[in-house]
Amino acid sequence: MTSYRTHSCGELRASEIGKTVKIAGWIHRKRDHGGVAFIDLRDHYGITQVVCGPTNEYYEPLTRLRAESVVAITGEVIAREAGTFNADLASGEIELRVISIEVLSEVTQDLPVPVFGELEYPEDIRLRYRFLDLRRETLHKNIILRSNIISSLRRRMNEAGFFEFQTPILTASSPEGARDFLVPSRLHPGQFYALPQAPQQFKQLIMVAGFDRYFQIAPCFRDEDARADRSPGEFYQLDIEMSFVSQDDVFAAIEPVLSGVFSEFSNWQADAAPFTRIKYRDAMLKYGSDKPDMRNPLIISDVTAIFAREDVTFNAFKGVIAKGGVVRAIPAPKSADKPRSFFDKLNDWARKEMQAAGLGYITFADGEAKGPIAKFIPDEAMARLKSLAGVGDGDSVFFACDTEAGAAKLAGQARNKIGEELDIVEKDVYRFCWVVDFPMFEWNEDEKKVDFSHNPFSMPQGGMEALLTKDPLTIDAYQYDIVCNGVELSSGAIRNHRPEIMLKAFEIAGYGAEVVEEKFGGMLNAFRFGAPPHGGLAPGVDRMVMLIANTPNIREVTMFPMNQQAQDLMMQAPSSVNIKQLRELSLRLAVPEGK
RNA sequence: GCGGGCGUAGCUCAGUUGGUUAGAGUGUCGGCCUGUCACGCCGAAGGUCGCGGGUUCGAGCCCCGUCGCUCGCGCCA
Repeated sequence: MTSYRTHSCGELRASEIGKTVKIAGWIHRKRDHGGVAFIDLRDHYGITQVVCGPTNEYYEPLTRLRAESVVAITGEVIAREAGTFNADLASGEIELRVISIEVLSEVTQDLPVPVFGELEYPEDIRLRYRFLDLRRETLHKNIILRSNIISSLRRRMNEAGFFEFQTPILTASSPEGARDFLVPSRLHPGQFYALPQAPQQFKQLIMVAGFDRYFQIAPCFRDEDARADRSPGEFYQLDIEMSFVSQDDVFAAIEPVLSGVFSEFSNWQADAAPFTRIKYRDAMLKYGSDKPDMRNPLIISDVTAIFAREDVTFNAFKGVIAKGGVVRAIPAPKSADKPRSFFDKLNDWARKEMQAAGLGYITFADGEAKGPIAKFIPDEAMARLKSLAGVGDGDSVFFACDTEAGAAKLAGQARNKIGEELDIVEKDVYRFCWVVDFPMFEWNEDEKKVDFSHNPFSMPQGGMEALLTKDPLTIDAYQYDIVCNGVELSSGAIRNHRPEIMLKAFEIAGYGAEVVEEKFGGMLNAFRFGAPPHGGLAPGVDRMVMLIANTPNIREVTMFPMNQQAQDLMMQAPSSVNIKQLRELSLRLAVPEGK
């Protein structure tokens, strides 16, 4: 109870009938019948109907107020007449008869975004007037959901023995990874801080410092272009690191947290621990992606050997195979009776959106193989193909033929597309999987050199011996991703805590010891004074909330998002600064003409 | 940086093959209305058809350019 209210707008029930109470909130909707007026008063907690008769001295001022004006209303809780209950409102059995009103904030202009009704609105207007948009039910609920999810994550991590620590926001630029946001230093002219892309080195140093188990709802900053599921600039990770652990220990620690939080906040069924594990190379072959959607039952297979046979004469594929390409088969169960347009549509999609040569196919019906390329494959080879691809009578099969990477990508996207078209993707479930054994290095075709394929701080499997004796491109890392419904939630790794192994790994990627010492000297040095083996991961909080709220757009789960051009339309960021501010920072602008 | 989609009243949208004065719903304003809960009824105001250029007797519609928003590609260890 405060001087503004005795109850919230979601609180009053039949048990309060007869009492005089005071509520405060926004005018959600007015229904003025001339003789009697109804006002729906809304606050965070709910809506209560206020009723005012024509003889009441507040009738005129109350009905004159526009929607979204803020008022406090003192009144008597009265029972609604039988038959006038509103089952959609928690307070629908009662209403408040006005005794007096107090206008706290009056709206005098047209509303740029109406709160009532949740009409679709242009996003730039919603962003400019985000405070109004946030009053609307769906967005309001999403933000509360996000808050509750974060509370639950904190509770679960605390209960599992993790400590939450803050790490610096102003830190040093790091050479690898995404583009940094830079902050000019006043005290050190010409030098810059960078906002952290992730607290990667700090969390490893926390392990070196002996705190054993760390987590943080960590803000991360990367100056890269936006996507529907990626805010420009900033996002949050559930950042986790643990000491004296192997990969399995990390999985065992995080699985119940993810499974638990998804189960807690969604009616969908979430996989329980332990989650499926898939080797990176198998994921690329069987699902055509390093973030496979396990709700989709389709499995891709390699059928290069079939099309390479001498008795198979489909030369379009043979030519690609001769140049080192592969053929991948995507089954389409029970689709043989689909109209020609089903197959044409997928082929058009492959050509247009995937910029592929096409998506060949064969259908199997009544013991016969049909389709544009069926006639190039004799019976015995066809039987072998059907068994490899896992298709039979009544099914069809699509083919992606390209370089290994190109075919995997096309087949993976086709798998998604075909799964959707045939409506065989599981609904209302969260399917988690770990993708493990990522390669430590990869071949950089542009620069003709070996590169780190992911995180250079990951421990190579086999340790120093592997680095010394194996072809670098065959070495796997203790590097893993957690994927949910085809969405990559997080990367993680068992870290390389041995300076000599790290220097060797960097040497293979073409970086001399002096470069490593210069760029990562702080951490490298720390590892020379006793570092525990450690590892962790960092699932994206925004992505988790999106999955649980079941929205494809990250701005629907972000309180104050920027638009795709990385502008905050409400706060007008970014903005120009004055010359004095620039001078203090020893900066002079060199904006290209026309910008 | 590149490609797709969209842009008509404050908002959501319709607008036929290029043809008279660009429409509807909603919101706003005015009037009526004592049981609504998307209240109802009557009336009014509200338009640089994103912007610029072109084709044409005539352009919301066709063409070129440009801007804005959005989705994707590149990018995101």
